[in-house]
Amino acid sequence: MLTERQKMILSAIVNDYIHSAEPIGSRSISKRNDVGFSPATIRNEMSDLEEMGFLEQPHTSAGRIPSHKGYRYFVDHLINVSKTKNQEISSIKNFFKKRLDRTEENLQEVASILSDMTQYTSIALGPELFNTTLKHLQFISINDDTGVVIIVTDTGQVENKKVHIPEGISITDIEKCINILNSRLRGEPIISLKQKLFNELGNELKKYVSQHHELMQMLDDVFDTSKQERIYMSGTTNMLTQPEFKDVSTVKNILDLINETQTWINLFSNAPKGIQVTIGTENNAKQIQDCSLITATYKIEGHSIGTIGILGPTRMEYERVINLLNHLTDDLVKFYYR
Amino acid sequence: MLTERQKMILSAIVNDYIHSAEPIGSRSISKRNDVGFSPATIRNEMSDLEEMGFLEQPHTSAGRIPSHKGYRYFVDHLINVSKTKNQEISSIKNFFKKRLDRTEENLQEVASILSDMTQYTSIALGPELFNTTLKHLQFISINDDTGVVIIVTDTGQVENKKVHIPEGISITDIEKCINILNSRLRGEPIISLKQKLFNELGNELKKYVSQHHELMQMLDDVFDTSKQERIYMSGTTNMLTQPEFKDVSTVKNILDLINETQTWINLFSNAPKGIQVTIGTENNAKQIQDCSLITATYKIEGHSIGTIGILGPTRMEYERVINLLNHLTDDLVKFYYR
DNA sequence: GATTAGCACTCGACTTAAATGAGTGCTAAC
DNA sequence: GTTAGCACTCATTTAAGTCGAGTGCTAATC
Repeated sequence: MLTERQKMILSAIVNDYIHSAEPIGSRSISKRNDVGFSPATIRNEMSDLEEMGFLEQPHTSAGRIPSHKGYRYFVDHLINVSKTKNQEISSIKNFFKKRLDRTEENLQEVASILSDMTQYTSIALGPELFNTTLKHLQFISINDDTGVVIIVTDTGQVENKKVHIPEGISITDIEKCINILNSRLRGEPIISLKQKLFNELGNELKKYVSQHHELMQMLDDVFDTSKQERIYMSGTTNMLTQPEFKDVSTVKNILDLINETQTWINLFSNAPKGIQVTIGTENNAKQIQDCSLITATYKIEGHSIGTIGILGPTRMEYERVINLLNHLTDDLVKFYYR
Repeated sequence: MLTERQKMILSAIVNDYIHSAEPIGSRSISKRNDVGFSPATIRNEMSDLEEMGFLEQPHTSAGRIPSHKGYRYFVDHLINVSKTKNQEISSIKNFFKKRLDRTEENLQEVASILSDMTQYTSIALGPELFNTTLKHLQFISINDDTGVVIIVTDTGQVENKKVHIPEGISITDIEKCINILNSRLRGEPIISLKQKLFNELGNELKKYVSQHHELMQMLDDVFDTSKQERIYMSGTTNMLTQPEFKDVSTVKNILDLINETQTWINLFSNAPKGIQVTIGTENNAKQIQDCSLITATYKIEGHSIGTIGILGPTRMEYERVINLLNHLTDDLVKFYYR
């Protein structure tokens, strides 16, 4: 357990370091208005904090920087939740006033705003198909052997897939089948369409199409939801402005990871409801073990429908970002739910 | 006009510099198997080439590097078109054998392949709506005041837009109107839908809907094609591996430009049919005046339907990239046209 | 006249050494 | 318990010195 003074000193070091990215010395802490102790006293406390693992010294005779454990303590105990500046709140509110029409562009905008405000990298994972149901299914033929199957969900998401019509199946047959599926599958969760198709509806379709196998294969492909996740990113290059990432090859590793969609699907799939902070080596991916990731899920009626993430250096403005995400997910829910 | 020997030397310098990124000295040129002259002779020629503006010297006592003019001459006169390695051709062919189903993912794949093969940044601009016509138009209601309008083109592209149904208009009214538009506008170029709507069909819709003004406003929004361009990028971080971009702040400027969709719409809008090479300061955008951009348009029946670009340092493997793009656009056309 | 060998000269890149200064740890005094 | 004082540490900066790749010019050679 830390004394009040130790907490104060740890907090001061974290806050200073977050902005300066330079090791913090005892003298600069001592000079702060709210600190009434001499550098020597601070040094003693810093030494204790280091022994406890909250601080690190890059080398003898340098100041101290927070360790991952130090950041963790800071985030868990020293942060003032809901201290967002009015200005920032109103800039979020303004954004939602725009009432953009396309869900997709909307999330892209959310990501942009976040990366602009924070100067970190932001990632938004679209509302998951996971919790949506089928609203409408339709086939539209393009030419003799090609068509498009369109899937509309109850949240208004539209997925489409180009299909090649197998030889021997006529366009009207396909249309008939898709129409049947449309009426039978409406209201079903998107995620279970495939199962439903094979278990219950496969035989029924046999009546209408001779080349049953080919048709099912085509539909199998259409209902494959695994690749439908959509990821929106913004501020990926902001990493480059952080002094800790001035080494080009390090930053390339990070950027490559960031640009990989699968990364975010993996990282976000474990995100618990609400806000989570993952600091440094707490991250599974090696490339971002010098980074921290703050994720926030937004949900409607208890169903998580998407995730937003902010990736920055471990030296991150935790307090500000957490509060920002708190407000944003709040409004995002209102927006979708309206 | 350059002598044969000067051409040979310029070509050798460009080729060497492309791979080494270091100024090329007279001795290393002289040592090449195909060169039978001493360093002193090469030096004299190099001096002449510099005077003519084809070469530059970073500083006295350094070797020479090609100037933009030198690259331009190289690209215009010294390149052997259609010298692609068999291996590369077959890797392109293999890709197209996969016959991916979604046009969008397809182009993303093309971009990935290109950036993997070249280690530069590649950008693909999707088939432009510009040259497509309307295949199908549909309205699907999501709830009382929201719906989705789906636009399908003759190339199988699907665009969708979430709309808010204005107060006082019923869902059946909207459906009726969209159905009318569907039958009337089918076959029309996407780009002229808006004009057609306002000039010819507006009055007709008046018969069915009392709140004509609100409806038209909604449709105006739906048919706004200006924001529908889709850009696929790959290998954006490859820039970071190029020695000329080791300076983080320079590369950030470039990456920021690259990540801006509008950049590519602008750059590609001027791209002439076929392959075009833009070297260094020939680029309008300041941020990439140390880069070269090679664009290739692919077309069907004379209609340009998309553009592919490769962005790299001015020290770029022009010959290889040009040939690669030649083969690729060729196959891309066959693929779409099949 | 074209080519080449020889040589002095240039200049960035690298190496080494010294100076600087921010910051610590420890001890003794308050 | 707190603080002043002081010796010590060590990354960073600065300056000087060395190295070597490469040039330009001149005179000799083909």
